[in-house]
Amino acid sequence: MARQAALKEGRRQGQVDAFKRDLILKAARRVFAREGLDGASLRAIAREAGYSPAALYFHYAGKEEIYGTLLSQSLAGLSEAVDAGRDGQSGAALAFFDYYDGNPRELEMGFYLFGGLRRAGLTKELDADLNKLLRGVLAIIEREMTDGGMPRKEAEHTTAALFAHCVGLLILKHTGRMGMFGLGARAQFLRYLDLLDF
Amino acid sequence: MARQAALKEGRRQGQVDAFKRDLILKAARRVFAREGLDGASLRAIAREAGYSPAALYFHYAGKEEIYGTLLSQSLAGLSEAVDAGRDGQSGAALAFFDYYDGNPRELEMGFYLFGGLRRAGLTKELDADLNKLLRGVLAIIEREMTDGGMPRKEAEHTTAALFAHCVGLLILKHTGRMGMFGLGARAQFLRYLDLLDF
Amino acid sequence: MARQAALKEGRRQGQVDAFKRDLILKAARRVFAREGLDGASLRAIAREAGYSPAALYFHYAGKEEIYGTLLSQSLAGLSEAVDAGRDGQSGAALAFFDYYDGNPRELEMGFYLFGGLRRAGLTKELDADLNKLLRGVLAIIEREMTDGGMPRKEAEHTTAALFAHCVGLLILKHTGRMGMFGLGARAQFLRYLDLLDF
Amino acid sequence: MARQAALKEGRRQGQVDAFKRDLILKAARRVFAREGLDGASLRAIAREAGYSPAALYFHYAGKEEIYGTLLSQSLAGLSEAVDAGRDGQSGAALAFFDYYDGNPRELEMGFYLFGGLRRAGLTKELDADLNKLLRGVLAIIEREMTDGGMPRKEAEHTTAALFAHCVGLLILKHTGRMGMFGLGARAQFLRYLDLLDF
DNA sequence: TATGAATGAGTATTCATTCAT
DNA sequence: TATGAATGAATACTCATTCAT
Repeated sequence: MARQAALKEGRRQGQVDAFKRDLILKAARRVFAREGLDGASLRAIAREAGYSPAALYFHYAGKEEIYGTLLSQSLAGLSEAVDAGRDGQSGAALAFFDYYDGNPRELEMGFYLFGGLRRAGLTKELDADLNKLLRGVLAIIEREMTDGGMPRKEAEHTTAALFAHCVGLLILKHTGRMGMFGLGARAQFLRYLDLLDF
Repeated sequence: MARQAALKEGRRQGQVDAFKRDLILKAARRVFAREGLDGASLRAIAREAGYSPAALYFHYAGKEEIYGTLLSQSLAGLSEAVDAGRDGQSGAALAFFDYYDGNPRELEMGFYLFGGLRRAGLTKELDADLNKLLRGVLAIIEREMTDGGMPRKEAEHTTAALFAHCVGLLILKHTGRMGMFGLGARAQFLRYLDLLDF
Repeated sequence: MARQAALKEGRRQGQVDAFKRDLILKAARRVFAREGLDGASLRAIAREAGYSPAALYFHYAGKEEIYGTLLSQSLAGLSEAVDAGRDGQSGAALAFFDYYDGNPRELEMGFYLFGGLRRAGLTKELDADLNKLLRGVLAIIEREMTDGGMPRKEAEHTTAALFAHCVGLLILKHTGRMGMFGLGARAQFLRYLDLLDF
Repeated sequence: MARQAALKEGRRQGQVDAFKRDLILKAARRVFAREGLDGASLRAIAREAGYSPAALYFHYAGKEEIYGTLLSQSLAGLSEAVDAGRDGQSGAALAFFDYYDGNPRELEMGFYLFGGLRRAGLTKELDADLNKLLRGVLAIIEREMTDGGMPRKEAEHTTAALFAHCVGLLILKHTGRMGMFGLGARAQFLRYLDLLDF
């Protein structure tokens, strides 16, 4: 019984720990949303979370781990949304668009951390993890295409094109350049899907 | 006569000044190309230009103004390239793609400074300037389309779509995510142009 | 009877306590050997011992006490080695040299903790203890000399000189400055013993 | 004439710069003397010099350069003292002893920075420089010996021994362990010189 | 026009230690 | 007895900017 109590204790402990990790993560997300990537320093995240900077090191190995976790959560959210879109009426592709349209900071974060244009700083390991997550999401869209009768190879290429198109539109929109044209980003995306006959 | 001399002096002075501004700008471009946005500190630019950091303040109001001017130069370069593309064989749209494909740092810079996802720091004035420049570039592409018989409205939308597609593909490529798919970014872009029957 | 049990309990407790103190000390020694003085943080020692940092405070008053205890153990080891040297063929003096030659980290530790050049942080009490231990070691060497017929006063001085010479050579060696000269540290030490006709 | 003024200006500038570098160095020396090596942080040195930490970077490339300069100054002082000793009555060897006896912190600093027992952190280049300086000092002592008729090889070994002996005695003294024996460090050193018949 | 000098605020991370549990 | 959590102070170093000269 004592052992059971200890186990319970351990489980509670674990839950408390997870809860705090999540508190920090939420704070980080707020800072990201408010100040962008450059403002999301460890100090700022700690301040937002009501912690001293040193305290974060108890819950995360460092800044990178916070960033990485944030991004992996984001990709998980995306995956869920795309899944739901596939089973629902909007379709996977449009769900993909809508997710990032509603969470533009997550798109920004993704680009930063995925590392190309701005150098990453992520561990190879975490980078590979994230890659796998993204690949999973795209696989859903690809399957939607092959299910619709599209040859595998073509579906692969089209997924890439879709991804690119979507990302480009969102960047234009959230960069304030979409007004230049007489159509909104979402309308443009639908137009593109139409063009693909998809 | 004294006044004439002063004028001449003034004109010469103005030329010298413009020359120096340009020197600094060229140095900035080299630093950007070499070290990316994060490495392009005012100090680094000054060092590259052979100036002390303080000296740059005689020629530019600050870091952001240098960035902004750099971007406007970049857009001018883009404009030239697209112009040449229209008159040449590749076409304006592909020239657009190729320009940024060859100068990914300038694309990065554009996203940074166009603000939106990340806060600008640009003056309204400079922002408007940049907007006009970009619009000019896109107008060339748009005209190419209307020249080809496309209705104006449709051409406008298609230009936006083309821009978005292009940007998306380049980001994927320079972020290292293009390898996921079985086709390169340029091939994808050509495929897209094909789809547009353009 | 209850009292006896308590005593027993106390004694057992004491043994367990001593055992744990020793575990920690051994861990500390490993860390010292591996990472040197700067790397031997309390955290590192705790990690090596499989404890949390906080736990060490039940067994030691703090970092300095661990250091001090470590040094006193080191002196005990030295004493043993010198004893063995006296009874063996190498002689006490050479055994002294060889001990520190083989455990240079302990020499470093000694200098650190003996304070002087660098502020101590040791309690007077512990400092006195360490002094006594060192004195004991040197007494062995001194006796070796008087046993060999040297007058007491001279033996005392010669012991000091020997100690100094030994320490100096080892520092030169482990500082990488011995290569400057055409002879190794140990050869130099033998040469010195020869000079002393000892 | 204007050029001459500029030159003068330059020279004055240079002098002011050198003066400030020296101010910082003196502050560093005071901190070293008061707080030992571990306390001699860049912040502490800056505070002592009346500067903000950032200001030091204008005069020195970093902490290491300050340390290195300090040590090289120390070796220069030593060299001078040994030179004077050779020409005076005390002799080079005793002058060596006396220098460090009077400036024990410099001995400590030397050991730290020469890097063995505690890892250095100096650049290879500076390390080589310092090595050369030390070698120069020892060469003086060695020449004193060969001038006295000692064969070169023997003089080389004896210089090393002398160095070691001296260092050992000083460490014992400034570590407070010399009182153990009935003779002071200097007397011991003289005794050693006597033994060497030197 | 240019510079040397300087600053205050910022960066991520580590440390010994404390304390409630 | 042990731990998880937390802290305040420290580390070296970089940044954009200012100002007297």
